[in-house]
Amino acid sequence: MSKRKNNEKYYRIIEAATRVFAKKGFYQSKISEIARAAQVADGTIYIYFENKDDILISLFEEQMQAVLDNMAVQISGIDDPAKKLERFASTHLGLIEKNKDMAEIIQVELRQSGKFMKEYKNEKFSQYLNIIEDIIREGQEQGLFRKDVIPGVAKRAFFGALDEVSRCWVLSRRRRYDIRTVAKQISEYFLSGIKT
Amino acid sequence: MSKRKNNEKYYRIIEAATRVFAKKGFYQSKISEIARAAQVADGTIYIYFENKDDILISLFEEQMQAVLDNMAVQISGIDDPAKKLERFASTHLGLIEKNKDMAEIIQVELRQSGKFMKEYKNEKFSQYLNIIEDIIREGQEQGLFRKDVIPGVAKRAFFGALDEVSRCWVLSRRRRYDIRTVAKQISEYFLSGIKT
Amino acid sequence: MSKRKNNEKYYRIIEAATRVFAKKGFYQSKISEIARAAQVADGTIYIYFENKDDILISLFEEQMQAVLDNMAVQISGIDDPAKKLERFASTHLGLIEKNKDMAEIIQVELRQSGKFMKEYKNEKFSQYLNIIEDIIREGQEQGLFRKDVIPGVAKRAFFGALDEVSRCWVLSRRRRYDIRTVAKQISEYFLSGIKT
Amino acid sequence: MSKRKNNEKYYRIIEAATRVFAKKGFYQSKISEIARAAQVADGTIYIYFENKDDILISLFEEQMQAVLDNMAVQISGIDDPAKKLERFASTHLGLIEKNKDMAEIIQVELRQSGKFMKEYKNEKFSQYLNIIEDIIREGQEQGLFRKDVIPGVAKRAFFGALDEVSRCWVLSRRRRYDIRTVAKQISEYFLSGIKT
DNA sequence: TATGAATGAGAATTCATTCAT
DNA sequence: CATGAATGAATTCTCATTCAT
Repeated sequence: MSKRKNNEKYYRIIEAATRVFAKKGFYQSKISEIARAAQVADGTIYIYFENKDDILISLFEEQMQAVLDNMAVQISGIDDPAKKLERFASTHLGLIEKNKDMAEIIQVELRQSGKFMKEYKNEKFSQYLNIIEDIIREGQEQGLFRKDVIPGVAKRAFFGALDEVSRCWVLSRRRRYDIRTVAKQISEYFLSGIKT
Repeated sequence: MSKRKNNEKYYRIIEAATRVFAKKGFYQSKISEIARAAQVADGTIYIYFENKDDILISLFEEQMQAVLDNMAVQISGIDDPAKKLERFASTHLGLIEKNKDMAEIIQVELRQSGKFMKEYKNEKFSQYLNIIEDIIREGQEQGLFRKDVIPGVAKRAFFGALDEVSRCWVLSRRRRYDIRTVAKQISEYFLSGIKT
Repeated sequence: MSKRKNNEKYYRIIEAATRVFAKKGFYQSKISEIARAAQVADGTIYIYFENKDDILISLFEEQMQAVLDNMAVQISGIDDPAKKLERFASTHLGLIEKNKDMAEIIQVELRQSGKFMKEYKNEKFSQYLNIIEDIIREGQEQGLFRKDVIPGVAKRAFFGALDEVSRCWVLSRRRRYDIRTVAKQISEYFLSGIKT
Repeated sequence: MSKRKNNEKYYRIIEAATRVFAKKGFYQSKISEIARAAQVADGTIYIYFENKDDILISLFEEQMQAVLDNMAVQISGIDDPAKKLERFASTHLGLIEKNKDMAEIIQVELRQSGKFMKEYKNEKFSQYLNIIEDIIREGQEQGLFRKDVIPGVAKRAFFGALDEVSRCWVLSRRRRYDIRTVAKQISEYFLSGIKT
């Protein structure tokens, strides 16, 4: 594990797989396609990854950690929970804008991960959602957000809104709206709803 | 097409497939499993469906039409756009509560339908989302909702919130919250946000 | 056997099968296609025929008997073996001209009959070829044909020549030569070769 | 294509397929049988061939080219068109004697190739027949053969005679006549017929 | 007899994974 | 480490044949 990550090929494969999975979907993607995209031999992939599932999981863990780290930095300097939520939204959408393939995989492939990867518990993704939950609790403690809001439900509502809008945004050719405008609108709706 | 729908086996296969797809996912589901679940021979499936893809599409069209019809009925008697949205939310979540397998398929399998079914345009699903958009426009025309809300974005935010919450609700074993309560909360957040 | 032949449907199926086999070949032809062409149900075919092989065999026996009977009549009035051969050629080609589908089946499908029908001995076809052999022997006895001609080989050479020419003639769209002219030429070549 | 031909397995599969197709016929031959006969895994066949049709076509093209080349050599040194035809006959029959399986395939399977391989135009086989046509034209130009012989018909008559005789010869267990004797007889008959 | 829906054995083909080089 | 040819298990789909109506 530690050894393989020191190797440039590991990342080349991860990146190739991200492109291929995003374009064709996990099941439609063939190992040989990923190998070609990464400019390695089919067999080489099995030096760095256990199997096909492992590529998807690794790819996800790898990128999700970066996303988590980045989000922590983005939010750290802000005190106001409302502003934090707004920043979460714009960071999330900004991320998707930069990294469409990864967004596609998170939204589509990972949704069904439970179906084919029994043992894989999507820990990183939960952590990501929990950032929202923590902000809401913080707001409630500071008396800024309504106490009757259920943080566990609200975090999903907020994320779901962001996610669905971004999916549409990613898929559409012509971008009618700037992603920042959209982020602002969504957090505004949501905040008006939960503010005291 | 007309003949096959008069047939009991057509629906038996649809129902079996709904269960199997929901449990294992489209690609992990084998025709022979669906056949066994429907208590028919493998070959019988091909009397009623072109191929595996066709099962998924038929299943979806069949159920989505029922969902659309039902939603139209639910909303028809209501005048207030705000109340309409609330009713949309509770109807949607109620539907999912009753029809978890189908909900699972719509949320997970159909998301990636574009990947493997080039020609299939998810028309029914668009119609469903457009119900929300229409309500929002109606509210704007009546001066009840803010004019700066972009209906095309707001419909996705609203649906995404509902969808994500319901996914979580469907997947979790223990149901901490009543689905009606959840529906009410989500539409409340959202309505506060878009009301003038 | 005797019962089934009294039935009009038996012949309808034979005729339909002749058309279908000729067009698509035995293995590419589906029972359901033959049934449709004969305007009967799939199952009905199995009332009149044992199985798919049996259709081909029956079709062949049925038609070959007619061909044999006809050839006997054509030749009976002629005394000169040379004239008999000429008549054989023109009758054969004339038959093919009238009955292209059957010709196609005899030439193509029956050639490989040995491969899939172990037990079927192509008795009628042997009889047909033996007409030629008998004529040659007759000619040799009358001192008209060379004694060193091996009748068993010559019959095949003569039939092969006719058969190959007719195959080409059947398959080609534009008919450059009249089939009678061709028949005459072939029997001429052959006769010059074997005449004393 | 160039890579696959350098490979020993490509030819091992071709040879195995020749044996299996000749014995059972194309449709009765199963990929797994060919694989077993070639001592490779089923999947290996698909590394070297597109599909089952492609095996038959490749096998045919491969061998037919050798046959064409060989025939060209055999005939090249001869001036007299009559002697050329005789050499054609003996070479053809000699080839069949050495290569019974291939002969069987050419005679039986390729006949029906038009039925299942729409796009495959049997170019090599036409070239082979045209050798005969060219010899006949040459003979006519030299005034050796009758001008009223239609080369396009005569080539088929000659080839058909050879082909039918050789088919019988290949199929029969006990070989009553030497193939050279037979070749001589057939070309004699035919030559007497077309000589001026 | 006639029907045609149902059956299920059978076959071609794919592709993740291995392993000798 | 890297390779990519070889493997063969697994899966979809076909279609001759049956049999209840």
